[in-house]
Amino acid sequence: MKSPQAVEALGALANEHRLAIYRLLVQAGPDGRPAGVIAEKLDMPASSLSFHLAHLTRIGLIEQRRESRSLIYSADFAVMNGLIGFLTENCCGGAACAPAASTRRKAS
Amino acid sequence: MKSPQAVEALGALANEHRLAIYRLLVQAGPDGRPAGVIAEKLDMPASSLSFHLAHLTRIGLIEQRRESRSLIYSADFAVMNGLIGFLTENCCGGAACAPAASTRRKAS
DNA sequence: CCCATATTTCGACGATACTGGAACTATCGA
DNA sequence: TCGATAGTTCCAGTATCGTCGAAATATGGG
Repeated sequence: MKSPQAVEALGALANEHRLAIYRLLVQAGPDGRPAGVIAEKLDMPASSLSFHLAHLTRIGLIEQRRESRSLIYSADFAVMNGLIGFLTENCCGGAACAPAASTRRKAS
Repeated sequence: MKSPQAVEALGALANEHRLAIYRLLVQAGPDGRPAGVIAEKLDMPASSLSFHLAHLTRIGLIEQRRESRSLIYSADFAVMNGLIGFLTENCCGGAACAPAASTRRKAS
């Protein structure tokens, strides 16, 4: 990932709501979640949510698919992958930074 | 690192100039660089630079020390460390994301 | 003390982002 | 085709961000 893309990805995640949306979709896995469920879980107006979903989608952090009347959103890890790589390679002091990035993950 | 802090750190880096500043300071290492040198290298007005340096400092990504007439800025890896940890643990799909962060290594 | 250097703070402006109601579009079931 | 459901797009208002010149502050030398 190049610097301008990293700025975009960072910007997309640098918002309370969008980060919450993204985390929710990461937890949801490949199945994703319909917009309505996200709106309910995060308690936000549909139009505001749609704005943030569009933002995340444009940057490539999430993707959209239609399933009957619902639009399902799911995390696409490629950009996050690139972002973490960018930060690790360009913004870390090598030994001073990398070791603590564990791969541990928690379930729901 | 908690979510609100992650949002702040992401926001601090989600800007072309601030990201450039941070990368420059990462390269500079513990010695850091005086504000004037950063301004020259990145070709930006002193007041604009100062604004961004203050932002990065407030978030904790960089730190400031005085050396005679110069204010030296240097990267502090603690927050970046925490941010990468946060992204890896909360925003990654485990196997789908972590492996490609190639420079990651174990503390063993 | 005065001047030069290094940098920050102030202030005002334009640009961009976020919000949420209302109107619109798409899909499905009867 | 009609109505209900799911979601987006539009719009306007507000808030926050970024910029940069000018003024202010801190430091050191003569």
